[in-house]
Order: sequence, then structure tokens, then C-alpha cells
Amino acid sequence: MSDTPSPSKLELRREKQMEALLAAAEARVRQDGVASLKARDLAADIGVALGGLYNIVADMDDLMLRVNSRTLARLGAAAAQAADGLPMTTRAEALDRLVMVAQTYLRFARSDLKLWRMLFETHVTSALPAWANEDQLRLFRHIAEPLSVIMPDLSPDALTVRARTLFAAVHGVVMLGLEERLVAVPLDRLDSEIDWLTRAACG
Amino acid sequence: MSDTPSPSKLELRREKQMEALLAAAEARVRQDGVASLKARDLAADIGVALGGLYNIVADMDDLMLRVNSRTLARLGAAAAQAADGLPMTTRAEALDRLVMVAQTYLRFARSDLKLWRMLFETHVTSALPAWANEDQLRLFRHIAEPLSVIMPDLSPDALTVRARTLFAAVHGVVMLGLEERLVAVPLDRLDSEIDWLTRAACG
DNA sequence: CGCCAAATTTGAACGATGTTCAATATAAAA
DNA sequence: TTTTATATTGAACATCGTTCAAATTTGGCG
Repeated sequence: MSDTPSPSKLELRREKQMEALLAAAEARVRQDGVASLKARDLAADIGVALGGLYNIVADMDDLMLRVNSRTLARLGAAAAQAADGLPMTTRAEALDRLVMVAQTYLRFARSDLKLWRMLFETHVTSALPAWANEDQLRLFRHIAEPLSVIMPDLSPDALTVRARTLFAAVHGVVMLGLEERLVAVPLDRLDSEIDWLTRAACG
Repeated sequence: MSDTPSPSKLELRREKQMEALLAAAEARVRQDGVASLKARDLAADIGVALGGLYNIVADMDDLMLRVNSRTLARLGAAAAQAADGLPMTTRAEALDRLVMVAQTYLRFARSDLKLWRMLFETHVTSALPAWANEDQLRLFRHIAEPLSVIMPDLSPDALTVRARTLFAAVHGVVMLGLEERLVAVPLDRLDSEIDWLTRAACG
């Protein structure tokens, strides 16, 4: 019943090329950050001519969006795994679950630092494709669901806004903390500060 | 008793050139964002040859750092003015003051959006010059002082960390909110969400 | 297999961009 | 005025992303 009718030989090759390109791009970003993504390097990595890249992706922005989509998918999987199975009936349980998701966010950002940073350093000039938005929405369920138990009086609309506020707050702490600038939260205190922030905001 | 002995004719001109360059750069960033800073445009703006820019600043990174320093100075002035005169003896007063500083941060970011964004979009490849760090430290006093009244049991060290956490949290909400991506806090709710966050975290 | 048409791949070329530096112009000193 | 030091210039360079006419490969048909 699969409705992908004819994976023609060309389409198969295109998928291989796309996969190789995304893997090469990820490897380079992991190593040296988003600024190190050069068209010529990537073309050499996957064994096509320079112009051949533009048979696989529309341009570098398109490539970055696709890399970001993969990263978001991994982040979503990490959040899902962290929250999976944790009970959420009482307030305290929901709060624990929320803290767990926040800690998972920090852990993910630390372990995939440069790819995670890329999520926020790529600013799209044109409008985002639809699939890029769905990636983000999926993530927010891991926050909105526990939060609805913790703040049952909020309207659905207010709850959505509050979930975004909470995410943005934790995100800010992680982001500035991992920048390691002068005025950042020290790395070895990020865990406990995020724990405090989440509990203080929701308690 | 001023110990700047001889503002020689050359030095005066250099100051004029530097001022003109920074003003031109600010104007361009205000209009079109940091990505629109082009060496050739700026040289034309202030009426020097392309290579002449490098007699005024070391390179584009240097220029951006100096523009950021000016922005931070304006931000600091705005925070100082907002907090100035507000009492800070009781917990409630200190909290009000903290909320006021947070709102000021949001207001500043909105009105100087592209220059404010530039503060966090410019990555320094080399080490920051000393004067760039002092700008940041000054800002934190506006948070750490009220916070010491609100959380008197924290050690000085913990207080510093907590002030950074709080700033980062508010910063995250402002940043993601002003991005206007799909999952951001709506603009017209930013004020009240920041108010909630600050009071919830400190209450 | 042999051939042609269609599609794909190639890499040279183009326009931006930041930066350098020998040559020129300007200012200071003698 | 002549000489020396300094500042300014702008052509040249390296490095980007992107394009596109030409070369190559692929796929069907006799």
C-alpha cells in the first residue's frame, strides 16, 4: 500500500547524494562550525563537481535548512526519550518531567554544540518551507503537555504562550552559558541553575 | 590636570574619521542589519578610499566590536535611567526595580532591534579586547544589586551566577520573541510574559 | 549492438567581498 | 625650497556562492 510508486534509478541516486551531502555538511559543522560550510569543500567531500551541488540542493540556505531539520529531529527524539514513561498526573510529577526536558535540552546542546548553535545562527532570508516549521511545533509538545498539568487554570492560548516563554528562558540560559563569554553562567553550574529556573518559574 | 598631552592634528583627524565611520556603520546596521556592512560602502560613506578603512580600524571585526561597544553604552544608559531613583530597600521594591530593568531591556531591543541583534550575532574569532568586557560588566550591576536584596541568603558568588541566569532567561524570551519565528512569544504579549517570568523566578 | 535524444554533470567564468601593499600624494622638518 | 616621513590611494589578490554552455552519461529503440 506504499504510495511511492517508482523509486527510479535517478531518484535513488539523488537520495544517496542528498544523504552524502547532508552527512558531509554535518561532519564539517560538528568539527568547525557553520561558518566552515564551503560549497567547494562539500562538493569535494561527496565527489561531485562544484556546480553539481546545485543539482542536489537549491543553494546553501536550502542545505542549512535541511541540516537544521535533521538536528531538530535528533533533539526531538532526545526529548521524547527523556520524557517517555515519566508520570505526569500530579503537579510534582509534571514539574519533574519539565525539569527533565530542560536538562535534556542542555545536554543535547552541549553534546551537539555547533550543530545546535547552527539552529539559531542561520537566519533565513526567504520564507521557511512548511516542513521546517513542523519540526519546531513537535518539540513544543514536550513542554506544553507537562505545563498544562502545572498551570491548569491557563487558557489553551495562554498555555501556548507560557510554554514558549518557558522554553525561551531556558534556551537563553543554555545559549549564553555555552557561549562562554565573560558574563555567562559557568558551565559547571548550568545544570543547577536551569533546575532552579524551571522550578522557580513553575512553583 | 588632563593627561592627554598633545591632541595632534593627525589624532584629531583620526578621531573625526573614527566617529564618522562608526556613525556610518550604525546607520547601515540600523537600516539593513549587520550583514549589510560592506567595506566598500562604508569607505564611500565617509569619503575615503577602500584601503583607507584599515587606517581607522584594524579590520571589520574591530569595527563591529566598536559599534557593539557603543550599543552597549546606550543600553547601559537606558538601564541606569530606568532604575535611577527607584527605591530598593524592601523586597517588593527591589523586585519592581528588577522588572523595570527587564522591561527596559525589551524596550531597548525593540527600538534598536538590528543593532541589538548585532551584539549577539558577531562572533569574535580572536580574544575580546579588555574594553569590550567592561561594557558587559557594567550592565550586570543593574541586575545584581536589586537581586541581592531579593535573595539575601545567596553567597556573593551564587548571587553573581544567579544574576547571569536571570539575565539570560529574560534575554532568551526577548531574543526568541523578536525573532518572530513560528514558535516565538507574540510581540504584544512579550511585556506581560517578561513581567511574569521575572516575578515568578524571584518570588 | 549502434545510434540518437534527453537528461545530467562538469568546471570555467562571473560578481561580490575583505584585505594587502607598492605607488602616489600630502604634511612636516630642515 | 628641498628633503624626509607619513598618510592615502586604488589596483590586485584570494575566497566566497552561483550560473550556464559544453561535455558526458544515460536510456530507449531499431
